[in-house]
Amino acid sequence: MTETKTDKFTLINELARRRGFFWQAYEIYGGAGGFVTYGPLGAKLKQNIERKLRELFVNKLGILEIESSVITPGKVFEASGHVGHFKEPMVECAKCGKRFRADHLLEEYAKISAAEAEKMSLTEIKQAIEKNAITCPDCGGTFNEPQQFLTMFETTIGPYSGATGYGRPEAAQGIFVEFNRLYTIARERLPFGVLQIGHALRNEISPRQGLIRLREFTIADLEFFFDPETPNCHLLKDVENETLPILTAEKRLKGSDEILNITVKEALKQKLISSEWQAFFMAMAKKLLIEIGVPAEKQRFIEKLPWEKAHYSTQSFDQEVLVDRWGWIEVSGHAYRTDYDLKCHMEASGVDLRVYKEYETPIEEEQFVVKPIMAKLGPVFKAEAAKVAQLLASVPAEEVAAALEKHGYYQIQNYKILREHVNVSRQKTVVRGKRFIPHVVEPSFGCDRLFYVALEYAYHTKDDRVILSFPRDLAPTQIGVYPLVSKDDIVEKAEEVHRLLVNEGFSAEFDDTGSIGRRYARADEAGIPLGVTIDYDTLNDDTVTVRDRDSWQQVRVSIKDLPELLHKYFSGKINFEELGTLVQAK
RNA sequence: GCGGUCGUCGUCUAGUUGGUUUAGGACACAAGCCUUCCAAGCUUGCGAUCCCGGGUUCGAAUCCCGGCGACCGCACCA
Repeated sequence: MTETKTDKFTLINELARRRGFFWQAYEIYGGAGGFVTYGPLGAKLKQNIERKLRELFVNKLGILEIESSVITPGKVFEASGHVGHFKEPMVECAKCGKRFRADHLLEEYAKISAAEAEKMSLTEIKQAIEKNAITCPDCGGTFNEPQQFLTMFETTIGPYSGATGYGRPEAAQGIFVEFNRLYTIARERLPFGVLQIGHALRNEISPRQGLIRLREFTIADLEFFFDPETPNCHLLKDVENETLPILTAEKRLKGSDEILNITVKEALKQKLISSEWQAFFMAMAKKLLIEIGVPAEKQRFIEKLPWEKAHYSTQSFDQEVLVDRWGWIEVSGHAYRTDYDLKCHMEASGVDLRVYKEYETPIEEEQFVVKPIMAKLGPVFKAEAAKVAQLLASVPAEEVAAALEKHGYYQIQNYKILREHVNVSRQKTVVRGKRFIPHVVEPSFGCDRLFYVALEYAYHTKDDRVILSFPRDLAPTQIGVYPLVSKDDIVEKAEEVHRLLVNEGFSAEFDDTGSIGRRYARADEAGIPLGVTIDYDTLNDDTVTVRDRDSWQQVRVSIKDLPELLHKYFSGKINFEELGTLVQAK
């Protein structure tokens, strides 16, 4: 019991409930696993974290932010491969009711490899189970029909349509499906990036670990599009000397967990990271976490093993942070998605999602041109002649020309095209450019996890008092305003100062209850960086004391200088000591 | 989903071999007094049908069953 008491996860959950950062949702109905409610302080903190993401990516890097819907037509996730990959085949024992992963059973008892089992349909699974006479490992009973457990939330769009919709398990697809419009808005230039911060849903089999694994959570997906032929990151020089703590897949396969502290430049040179942009965003992610309060040595990037990677990724790193209860937990994922997603949507929708690139110098090409002679095709194919002509146009002319040359005919579907049916000529054309599908690197942050690590790393105790030492731009409340004692003119003056600060745009709270020490303690626990105290001297010379949450030091400053100094303080331009003259403790 | 442990005021908890328990305390919170800088003190107040439902019993927070939820382990985490 005492051991769990000292556990930070327990302490933070307790504090979070008490002070209103977050708690389990639907408590009055017994609670629902995997859903949380962020309280007043938590909602503010979460907004501040999301604001930091926007500052870093949208304001500084010019990345476009969009907001798309959570409910997504089934077709989208069928095309993206999620419907196929986001489920697990399960079988249930008819006798004892135990459930098993069907692919695991096949692997163990029928020696069918995981890769093979993955591809099998439910009927194939059923046949394989029967053929190999697999029975329940626990009681020997036979299995019911295999079923898929889909970890996406499924719904019906509209009352009668029967059209399947899914709650998005990631925000990325909302970006890919809008690619054409976004590319136009980005003035048809690569590279460019699109960010989306929003809710995502995953029907986890067993959500655990509080904020770490939720069924409804906030994800920040950034899709960065670039030309694979010019994959260089023009911003690399800003970060190339930053160190990244990397645990490579190669090391992991050898059973090592040795972290390689390597500069961005060197990691690229040694080809540990396959894309410059990916390396760039990993460096940005490290910086973000430092700004959230997680020191560099408590972070690492772990490369995913081939079978751990998502279906769309060629190389993936998880950014992990060390936490008290569970060790390393993932806070962001960095995947090189190549052209996978756009290609899938292009094939499924039939809409061209390629971009056009002009060559520096146009290329002159001699091309075969195959032109159907309708006067010949008509009599042969009758009503289907037009269709045949269309089919011909859809295949490469070189292929047709070569086949006619070699065999004297060209077979397309059921139609046999003879030499006399077409005119084959060589034409000189000037090719000014080409169409291609951009490649994508994706940094993806779990905002609830960022929130949790921000809380855990802010959590400190001093003289048995809890202090949440948030970075000053993350604190839910910026300033507490306190009359030293509850005497009328002091309270009145304090209210005046409070109004002044609120009108200046600060989030400031007023508190005149209990002793001053109690109010300071309460403010420390809510992570309020500064306390402004109005005392008897204030009534004489219009100065107040400002108290620092972390050092408990105080400076004295004139009220008229306060707004400007505080603005400088919260934008990080000056430190606490520069706010005024230090007051010696009595 | 499985196995283990558990579920009492806002928070932490006492009580759990069934019976003076109208469920006790601490902290927090509110009002008042006091108070010239770090959870001081005093007074008063607010606050739990003991997670929900059913059962056993003269009697259930306490025993039994089911559900929900939490934590740990397994599995899962694309």
